[in-house]
Amino acid sequence: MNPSEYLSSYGVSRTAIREKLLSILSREDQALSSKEIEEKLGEDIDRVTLYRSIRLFEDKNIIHKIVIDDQTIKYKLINPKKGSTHPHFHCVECDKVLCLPETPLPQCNLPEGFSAKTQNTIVEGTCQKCNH
Amino acid sequence: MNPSEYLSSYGVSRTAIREKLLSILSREDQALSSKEIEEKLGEDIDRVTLYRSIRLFEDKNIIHKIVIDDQTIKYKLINPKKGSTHPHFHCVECDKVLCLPETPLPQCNLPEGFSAKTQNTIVEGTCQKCNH
DNA sequence: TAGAAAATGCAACGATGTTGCAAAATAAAA
DNA sequence: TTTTATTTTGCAACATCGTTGCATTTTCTA
Repeated sequence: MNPSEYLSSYGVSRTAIREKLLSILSREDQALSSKEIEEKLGEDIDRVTLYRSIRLFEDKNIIHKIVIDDQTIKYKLINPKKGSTHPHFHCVECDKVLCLPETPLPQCNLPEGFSAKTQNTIVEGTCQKCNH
Repeated sequence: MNPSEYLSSYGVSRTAIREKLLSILSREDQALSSKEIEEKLGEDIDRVTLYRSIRLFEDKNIIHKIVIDDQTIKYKLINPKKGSTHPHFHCVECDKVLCLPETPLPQCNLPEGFSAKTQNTIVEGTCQKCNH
């Protein structure tokens, strides 16, 4: 499916910036920060518009936000077949953030009276490449 | 153990602000944001000093930082007997953040070549009180 | 293709946290 | 205890990240 069709299938109108953003994200297997996206977009892009586009993509479930810590927030295109309810891996060496879609979310036992809706799991460690 | 002894046992010198901070945190079973701490400290405290004290406590392993999302970062006194390697619970109704020290951290299966050092798990849901 | 609706880009703002530095408080030594 | 050295504090200024208001431009719809 081409970018325009992809966007309209999510109810998002086609604009130059949104197609560029989609294109950048779809080329990556790793999650990107807004700063990294900004750098890939180059000079000719307004920061405000980028933030608005990212938020729109989030709201429309085109991407999901992965919060590693207060300094590290990354975005990843959602694979419609796999969703976004899986753990994420953060390499402390190269700072890559990857989805672990094949790993089921481990279950936690909650105290009496508590109920869980979603769960967020970040595994911190070193990736294949950084382990040589 | 009194506050002064507690601080010096962690190699932190005793000052008025640090004792107040320790006192506030030790009264809470829930984790507090820097804003919430600021409010409890009252008028007579400099923001900069508070941030520096929080960072110092983190560095000395007196407290740990729990990152829920980019807007919600909370701090909790570390119970030396229980450490800080357990899941956390975030109530989406009342916004409380609690430790789940009795719940072991669930294990994730990583792809070949990856190795895990630590893991961060936040369970999002509703707490006992908010479930009536 | 014309008009309505939505998106963009700019300037200004806001929240959160940091740095440099002089004054004050604490700890160590005499 | 008093003196001296080291830390900590509080202020002003700054940095980063993200948001809002609004006029202009672009996209969508009929």
